[in-house]
Amino acid sequence: MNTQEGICELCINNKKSIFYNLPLRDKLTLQKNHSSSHFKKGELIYKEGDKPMGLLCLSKGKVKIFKEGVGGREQIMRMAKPTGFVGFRALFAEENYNASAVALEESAACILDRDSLYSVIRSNGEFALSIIKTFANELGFSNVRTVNLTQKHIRGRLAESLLFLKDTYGYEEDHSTLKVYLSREDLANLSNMTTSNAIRTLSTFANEKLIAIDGRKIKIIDLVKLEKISELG
Amino acid sequence: MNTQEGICELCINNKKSIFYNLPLRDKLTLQKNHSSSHFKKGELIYKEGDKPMGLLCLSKGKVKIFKEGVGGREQIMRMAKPTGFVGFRALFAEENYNASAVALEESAACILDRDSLYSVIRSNGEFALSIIKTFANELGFSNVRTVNLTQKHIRGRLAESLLFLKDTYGYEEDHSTLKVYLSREDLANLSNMTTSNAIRTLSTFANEKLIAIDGRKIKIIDLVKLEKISELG
DNA sequence: TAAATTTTCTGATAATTATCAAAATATTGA
DNA sequence: TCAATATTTTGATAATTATCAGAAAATTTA
Repeated sequence: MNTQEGICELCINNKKSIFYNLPLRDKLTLQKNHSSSHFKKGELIYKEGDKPMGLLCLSKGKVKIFKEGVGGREQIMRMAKPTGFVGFRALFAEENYNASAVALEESAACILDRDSLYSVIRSNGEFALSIIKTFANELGFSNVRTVNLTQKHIRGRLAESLLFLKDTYGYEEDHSTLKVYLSREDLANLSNMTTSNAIRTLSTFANEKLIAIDGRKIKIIDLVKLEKISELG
Repeated sequence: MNTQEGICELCINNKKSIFYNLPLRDKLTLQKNHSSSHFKKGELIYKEGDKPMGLLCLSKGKVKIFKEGVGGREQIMRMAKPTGFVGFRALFAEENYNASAVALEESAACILDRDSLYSVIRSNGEFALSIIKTFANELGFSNVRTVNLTQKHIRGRLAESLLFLKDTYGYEEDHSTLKVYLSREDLANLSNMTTSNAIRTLSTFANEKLIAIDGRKIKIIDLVKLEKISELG
């Protein structure tokens, strides 16, 4: 991890950022008390049990957040993109991390100081409510995910993951290739299945002309059918 | 649902309540703007798609919160006890409910008015932080649960559910009988398995002298072994 | 109380998913 | 570039879990 001082314009002043509507005074407080970190592809950002040092706000790259389950099997809980938070749950729960985070590609994050963040929340009710709302949305996502992962069959789970990746990272310039390149193993860990089954199901989808595969490049061909498969489970 | 005006001492002044440390002024605001509801055993408190009318705080009874998944199959997401919240996620996300709530026994709740609650949060940073912390804990619970439900095998999932029920509702006076009486179907829906499998696994546990069953009464006999089964998955 | 209904239980079978091994490809590093 | 390593693929088999039907028991209702 390469830490350096520097501004973090993107995280704090981005239109989609939760900080966007903060009064200048609060923005300055946060900006004065932040640092930046850079992560190489595959680099561990934090691991289960580590203590949160601040709020990580991803300014560049893609990150997977996962838990180790039975027998060290990995379950990807969520994936972050700029300018989303990473590791915010543990920070606000005042606990150590209960999941690990790894950069899926060259990534950067700005780290907001915990105490400054808390002081802004304490003094700014509207901002506090927006943090609460972020949590409420995240919890809703988690609940939906739990049901999907437990009740859908393999095809449904994989279709759902592909749609999730599309919604999260979008398409390349061709408007059909997913703008994220996961290993088959990561795709399996995202979809709660073994790597073998992810590979098999992926090629079934390709045979059915729902997608086209070129290595880790996945092209969505029949979005409607994928959505149907995801819905029906 | 039988709605009536009345105090809700328990919810607001209970030592374990999130409201306990509020200044009197804020407590009064909340108390002036609340109503009470009573629910019979099996009664629907709200269902997926309903609009939240306020924050339900359970003052008596037990409530299951569940989502309907593929083919109407029910997955119990969490269970509430006094003086916990019911339906707070949707309220703060400003969405309709994405789960349903049913009283498992004679229950009562006080309903705090949304706007009063928001005004207290807005004006009281410390309270806002405690709401944030509640959400962070809940999200942690949800994440752990996702991994458990997806990765553990049937025995592990059932053992885990029994331990969860013990932690949530505790024991009867004999210090070993779970203080909650679920149908086999509810137990299955809590553990992500079919009713048949819940019954079978439950009687296997009884044969192994881990528990003793008397109708819906479940007595924990070997807590340590149950914990081991739950851990190993 | 008796009938009706719901819940619990058991067994047989089918469907789904995981495991494991080995080969084929792709990627990385010296 | 080539060897070493890691990833992807495939097939066969085993393990796990669901489905379904029917009987037994418990509970509710008339």
